[in-house]
Amino acid sequence: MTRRRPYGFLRPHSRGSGGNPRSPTSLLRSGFPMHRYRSHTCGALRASDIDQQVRLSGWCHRIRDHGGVLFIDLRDHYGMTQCVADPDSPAFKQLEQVRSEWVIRVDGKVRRRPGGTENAELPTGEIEIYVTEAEVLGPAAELPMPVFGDQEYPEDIRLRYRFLDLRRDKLHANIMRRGEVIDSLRRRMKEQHFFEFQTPVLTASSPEGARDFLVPSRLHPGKFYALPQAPQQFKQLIMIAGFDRYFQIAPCFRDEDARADRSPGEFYQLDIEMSFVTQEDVFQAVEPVLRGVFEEFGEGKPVTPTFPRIPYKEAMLKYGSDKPDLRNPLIIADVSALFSRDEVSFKAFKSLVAGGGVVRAIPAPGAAAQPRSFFDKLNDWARGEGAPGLGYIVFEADGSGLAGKGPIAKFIPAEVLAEIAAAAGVKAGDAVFFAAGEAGKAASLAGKARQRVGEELGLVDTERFELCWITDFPMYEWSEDEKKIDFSHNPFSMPNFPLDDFLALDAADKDTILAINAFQYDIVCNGIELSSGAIRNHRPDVMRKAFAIAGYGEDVLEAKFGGMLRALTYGAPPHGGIAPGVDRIVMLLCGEQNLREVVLFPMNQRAEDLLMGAPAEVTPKQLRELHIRLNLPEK
RNA sequence: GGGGGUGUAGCUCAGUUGGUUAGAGCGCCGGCCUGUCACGCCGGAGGUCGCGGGUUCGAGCCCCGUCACUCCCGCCA
Repeated sequence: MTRRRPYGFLRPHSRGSGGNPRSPTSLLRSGFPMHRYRSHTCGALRASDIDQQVRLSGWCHRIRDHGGVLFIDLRDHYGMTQCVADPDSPAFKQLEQVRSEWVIRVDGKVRRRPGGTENAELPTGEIEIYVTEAEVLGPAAELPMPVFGDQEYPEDIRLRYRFLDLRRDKLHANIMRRGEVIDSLRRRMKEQHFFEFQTPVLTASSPEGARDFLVPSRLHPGKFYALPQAPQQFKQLIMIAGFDRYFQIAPCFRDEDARADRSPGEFYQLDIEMSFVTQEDVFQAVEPVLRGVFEEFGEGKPVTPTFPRIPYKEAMLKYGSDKPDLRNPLIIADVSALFSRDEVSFKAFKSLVAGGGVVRAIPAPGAAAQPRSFFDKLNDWARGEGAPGLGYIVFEADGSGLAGKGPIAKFIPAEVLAEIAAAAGVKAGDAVFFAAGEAGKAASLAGKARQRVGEELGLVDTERFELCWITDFPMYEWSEDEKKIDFSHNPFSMPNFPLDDFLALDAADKDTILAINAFQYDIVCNGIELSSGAIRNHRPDVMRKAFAIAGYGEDVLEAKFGGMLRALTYGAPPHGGIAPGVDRIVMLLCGEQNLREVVLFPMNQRAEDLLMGAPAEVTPKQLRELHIRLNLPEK
């Protein structure tokens, strides 16, 4: 069994001891009286300090009482020092009463540990403090969860006692790393002459996008502020105001349901905007910043040297997702045409293709060696995803050619089998799964199957960061709900289309409109969407047209985005930007699966803060002042 | 709003086909212990088996409902 490496969070701070201004090692000043609480931190003392009279304060991490000799591992932010007392010490009786997580102050002399009892795991492991005086600064009640060790605890207890959880090694280290990542992001942005701005937190509700958090106005009965979903309009206004290069570690608020990689309520973005730029300029500015932090904090894991640029359509075809995990080597192939051949008699796919559907092939290298249950399990999974199933063919060597096995292979002649294998890039000993249906659904199912097959077959190298750009997102999409053309992303994005032609478009020209791309792009890392950005639409005439195409009249535009539109009419520079998600970057760099592991005081999945007790009822007086009467749902 | 998973001591978990008094490890309390660092040894306290209802001679276990946590779908310009 490998022993846990203790107190990893101390390491960055014990580097170059004394040189790091955030890591005070000695608070002892010759000629001055002893400090009230400590002369050194718990990570400071070394063999060179032997025989010094010192004072330490900290938490009792582990206590080992041998009756005649008592050890206390005293812990603070900087490290841990073994304190020892025996019956000869005047502090012995008092220290015997001390319990886990009590905060105490000890005085004593630094001494070398007896030969053979040094602890190589601790930077302070050569020495110990022989305690001659002690003071209890903060006793602790019995703990709902211990601080030492790395046992897992239920989420609600961890959140209710977040201050204890934050004392623990892993979380403490994650939060420190988060701060260091943010420092690094700031430094990298400033080196590129970006300037940090603050934008309002109380602002106006934005009609599109996510649900807003609302704040009632006392001075204006019946009116509400909204917390910004992102400083989108403000950063554009900053460009229009002539400031040229903006960034901000910006809090964003969206009242939407949580996911493991999506905090409920609030999160942070590295919000960026630049003037007089093309899409290429944004890429050149942002890519080195992200690559830089991944290299700096990625603990040596390889980072994509140049982010590949994958058009949205290609990503949907080859990876079945607009956030592909490129650590997975599998590439999806379109085999629709092969199934419409006369000699193929597999009716289920044939009729699908005839009806405008598609068939996508997911390669499964080496899967022929898998037991039948491997295929059944994937089939069951696909049914769980709402698909009719996941057809497959297993390829085996047959003389110089290939033979197909599996439920659907007999409907497909050998020469078509060979073409399927070639399209999917598989050989004897491999298999191919099929996702079939309407193009969008088949692509999405194929994407999920690609991910599953890759994981099941152990093809995903988790020890690397694979980043890419996804470009050329469609400007519009067909809304099946409303039976109309609607924006598919940010309505402020510039269409990638000759502007004169765009202005001349007829709203009825559906096919042309749906084929228009926007200057809209994402950054994806290991299958997680890290950023979204765009070149903005800075032309009021193009903006009016863009909204008109989506069925929004001038009155709507004026009412919802009047300020923005007005700003564009008084000399707006071409501009664009992007907004990488800080929490997700830190999550990836800490190797965590959940955002709560990298946020100091997160809310639970139901958007409650169990420590502070939010949300909470307010007093009738507060409601009266806000002109609010509750209309609660019936139980 | 919907679907899946989980719920047994402070914590992590076991609990056989429905059958006597529900167990273990850690933690806590007491005792012993002079070189530990996940100290060790002995003893002890601690349980509304999430909650409510049902089936049964008998329910931690089966059924229905409900609550909590979590993951996912919807949602997330």
